[in-house]
Amino acid sequence: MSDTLPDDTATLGQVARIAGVSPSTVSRYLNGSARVSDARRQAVEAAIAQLNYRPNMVARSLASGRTSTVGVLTQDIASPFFNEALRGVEDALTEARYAPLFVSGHWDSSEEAERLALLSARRVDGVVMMHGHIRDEDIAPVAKRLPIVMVGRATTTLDLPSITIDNRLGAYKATRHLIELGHVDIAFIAGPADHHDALQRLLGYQDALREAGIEYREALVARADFEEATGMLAIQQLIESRQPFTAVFAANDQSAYGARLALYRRGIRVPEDISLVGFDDLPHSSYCVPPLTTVRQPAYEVGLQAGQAVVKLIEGEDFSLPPLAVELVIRESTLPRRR
Amino acid sequence: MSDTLPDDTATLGQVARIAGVSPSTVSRYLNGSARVSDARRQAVEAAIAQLNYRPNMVARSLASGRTSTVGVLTQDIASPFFNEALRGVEDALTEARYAPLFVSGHWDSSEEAERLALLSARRVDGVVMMHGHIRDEDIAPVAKRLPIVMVGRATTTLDLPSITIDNRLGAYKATRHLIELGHVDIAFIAGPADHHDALQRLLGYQDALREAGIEYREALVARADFEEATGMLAIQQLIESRQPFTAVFAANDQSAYGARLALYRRGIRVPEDISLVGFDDLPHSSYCVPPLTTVRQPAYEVGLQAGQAVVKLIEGEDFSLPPLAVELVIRESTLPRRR
DNA sequence: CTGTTAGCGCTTTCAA
DNA sequence: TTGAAAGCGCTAACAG
Repeated sequence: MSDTLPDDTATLGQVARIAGVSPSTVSRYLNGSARVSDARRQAVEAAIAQLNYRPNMVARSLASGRTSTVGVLTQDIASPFFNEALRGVEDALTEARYAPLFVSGHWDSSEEAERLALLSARRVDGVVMMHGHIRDEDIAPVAKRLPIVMVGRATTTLDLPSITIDNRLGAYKATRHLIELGHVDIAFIAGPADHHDALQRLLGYQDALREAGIEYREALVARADFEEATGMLAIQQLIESRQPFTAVFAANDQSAYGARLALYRRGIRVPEDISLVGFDDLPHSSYCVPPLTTVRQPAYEVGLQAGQAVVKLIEGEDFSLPPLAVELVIRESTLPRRR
Repeated sequence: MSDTLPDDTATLGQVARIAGVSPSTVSRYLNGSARVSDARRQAVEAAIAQLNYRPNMVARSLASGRTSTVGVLTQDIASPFFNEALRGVEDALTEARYAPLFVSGHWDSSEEAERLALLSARRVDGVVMMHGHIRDEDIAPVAKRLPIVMVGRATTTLDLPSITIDNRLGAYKATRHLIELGHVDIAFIAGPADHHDALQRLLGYQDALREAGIEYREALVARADFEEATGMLAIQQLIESRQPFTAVFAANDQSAYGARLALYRRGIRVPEDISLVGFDDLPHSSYCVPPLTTVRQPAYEVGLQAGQAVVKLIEGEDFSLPPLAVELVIRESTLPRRR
């Protein structure tokens, strides 16, 4: 027992030799791809234990043509929004014994295309695209070779499976909530003009106004880009427009945070003076001051579904899912309009 | 020109044949591992373009023994704290043409060990361990085979390179700031007892008190676990202890957020009634209400350095780095003590 | 500078 | 059930 600890660098061939069987048998035992007699199975198990053997995934991939790896193309690996979703993807993949290869496109469509090519060169078995800007033409060649699941965006020319939530309905619910509280002059902090979700949320806002017979006014809409800084700017712009308003619906939580701060700086109280609603229900939103009323989108669930979807597709099963439900979470940033 | 678009599934051998050269020449051209004559280079380039060829990374890895992949073992891929750091790691690796393989250990040392084994089986060229709990014995066999860089924790028995920040000094600065504002009864919301950084921060807090001749009192220390919920609980506990205090230093920003909300709920104003300081300077901290005074730790930089470090180690270079500097960021959650 | 020759460690027919 | 043999697509000596 004086030998050194065996590092896990043994090969399948060595296991076979020690077990006195052929490499194929070891392989079959490992993959369960065929029955192995009890006697040999035990011999193989013993040899594996003795050598502390772990299969080399690279070799396995080359031989089998499968890497058990899924590429996950995201906009920004560090955004609070993508986080929850990524966690869902990771859980789904780990569960199915796949490993996620995360890469970020940094909101740039050509960088995204390049990253996708990289994933393809690494021979991932499938791809999850989170909120991509990449053009359909750049996806097409890859989509021919492997399953791609889109999240938060549908392709127009390609017809790839996608996981979506009902953004429009969510925005409708948020606006509706404000209207029910008696608010009429409801400002909207919009998201990026070219962002699918952002557009849907604007439509939902308009739906609710229309339904309530409230006129839609451009002057009450300010554009932000889903981040805090521009949320602050949006408030400034809204105030400068001199259109009075008693409530603000921000197209995502991050811009709501920015709005909240801008209001605070001007000594405008939330919710006493202005009611504020966000969208996403980021983990932080329950800990804001005051805790933010917002539309909960099941980010983790979205990721989980996406992960499970690619796996299904990779393994030849079929898959489809209706848009995931969203839900209004009423916390402390909204109050009835004061008369 | 009526042929179908070639999908990128061509092999190096095909390129060689079309270019009329040997596979080795193509390989050499691709890797720049030796000079190739102009004539052949052009032929190869033409063939590559024609076939839309991209090297198969899996085959390359098997043949070369290198995967150009670095494993990144983190506690929680979805924590706002790790995010910035992960972004740094990603940037460093991408720059050096490596790809990160992120896996999370979920704060569980045996799960971490398993994940590390998985990375090893996937033959990553190196590993970055972010704030791991994994035991030295579980790291050892892997550390023998490949470079491992530790972040936010040093190994005792293994002597692996690590990237650290001066937590103790940071905590000292934070506490010192409060003392300079005239505060004497300064509560501390500590982090997990077994967390290296948390301990250092407690020490820094004590350093500053001692230096100012202020007695350290257990009753002013409440334990949290670096998350909002327990930060709230900590405030409750502090208040119930009936020890008056006029300032709170929380061992990280997330627990400070929780503290802030707990104070708000009790109608205690920040900073007028109680001054609050955090630690980390998460991206959100500049958008809190009020914006949080905190100790900035260069999370992105930490990640970047860690990424660059593994790459250096992988490529045989040496590496070492002193603890990264931390800096007090004074915002609006602190005020002089009222008399 | 270039081609030939062996593999890298595993999977997968094909026969037995 | 099992083994032999032939690769997966690329790199890396070794000659020339």
